[in-house]
Amino acid sequence: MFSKACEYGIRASIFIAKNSYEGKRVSPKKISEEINSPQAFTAKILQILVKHDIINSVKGAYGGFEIDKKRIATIKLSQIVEAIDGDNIYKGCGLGLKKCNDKHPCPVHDKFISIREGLKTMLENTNLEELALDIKTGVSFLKI
Amino acid sequence: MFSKACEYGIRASIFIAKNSYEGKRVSPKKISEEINSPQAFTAKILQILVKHDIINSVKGAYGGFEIDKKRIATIKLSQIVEAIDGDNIYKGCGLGLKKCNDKHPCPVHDKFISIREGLKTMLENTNLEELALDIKTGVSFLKI
DNA sequence: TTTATTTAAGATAAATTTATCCGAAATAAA
DNA sequence: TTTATTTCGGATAAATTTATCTTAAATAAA
Repeated sequence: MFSKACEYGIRASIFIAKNSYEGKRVSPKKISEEINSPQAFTAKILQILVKHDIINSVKGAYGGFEIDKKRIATIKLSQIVEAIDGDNIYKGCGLGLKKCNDKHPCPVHDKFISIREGLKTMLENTNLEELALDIKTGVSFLKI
Repeated sequence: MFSKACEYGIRASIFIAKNSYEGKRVSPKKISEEINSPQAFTAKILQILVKHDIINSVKGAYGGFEIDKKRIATIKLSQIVEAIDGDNIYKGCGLGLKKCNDKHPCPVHDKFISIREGLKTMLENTNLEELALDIKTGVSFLKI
């Protein structure tokens, strides 16, 4: 479904959001430990998220990654997915045709529409706040 | 969603099914031309499908690939996907956790269930016959 | 049996994704 | 200003996926 990079990116964003609520900045080292991901690779993905203005980085001593508390509830999963994996998951053809639309559909075009829409709607209606809250209350988990 | 190999595999299977209805065997060359895929790579995928008893191969002169007419309506997309990409698309965690279930869910576990189920149901309820028929009647396309 | 044709199989290569490493740049605190 | 800390950026490497090539094996027809 998503690339490894995107999976790490989502998990990292949730972890950063959770810590930002607690007023804490976190390092790539801490993040990769808590979401069980390769540290250097995760750091690269964090850079992508910073460039897309999804998370914020503070260099130097006592620095780290954070998200402005007020923005956490406004960040949708769809933004993270698009930043890392692009929009192919929404727009790409299920069977890989370059040109696939209602006028020139692949054999599963119609059947994929509802699934694609379901995924799109879910990603656009899920924000970091609710996900971070579930981590905080121990309802869901970011590793193992 | 699916790997390139799986996309080619599905498109190839539909093309073979269509030709089998017309009593024609087809070569990897013809298949790759008609579904617009790399020939040698497509041939590899055809071998996987043969091993999984989804399509049939006939060696030697006048040989090629075919599917027994009576079986075309019984072959589900899910069989092709599982043969090539495995069951990760059904069973794997949306965020890549090794252990993700109702007792120990990832943050999007619940939200993914319906999407996953929708995909599973669609793949299990779509057979090669209907897809091949749409190609035959020019309703859908296998390339470009 | 011989020949032409066709799929099977294994080795290899290219491209992409995933992952690591190291020095530069920035920054807060001493 | 100096120092310790931390992210940033580029180069490199490993792993996986995608793709190609060549030879072997099988088979139908002459």
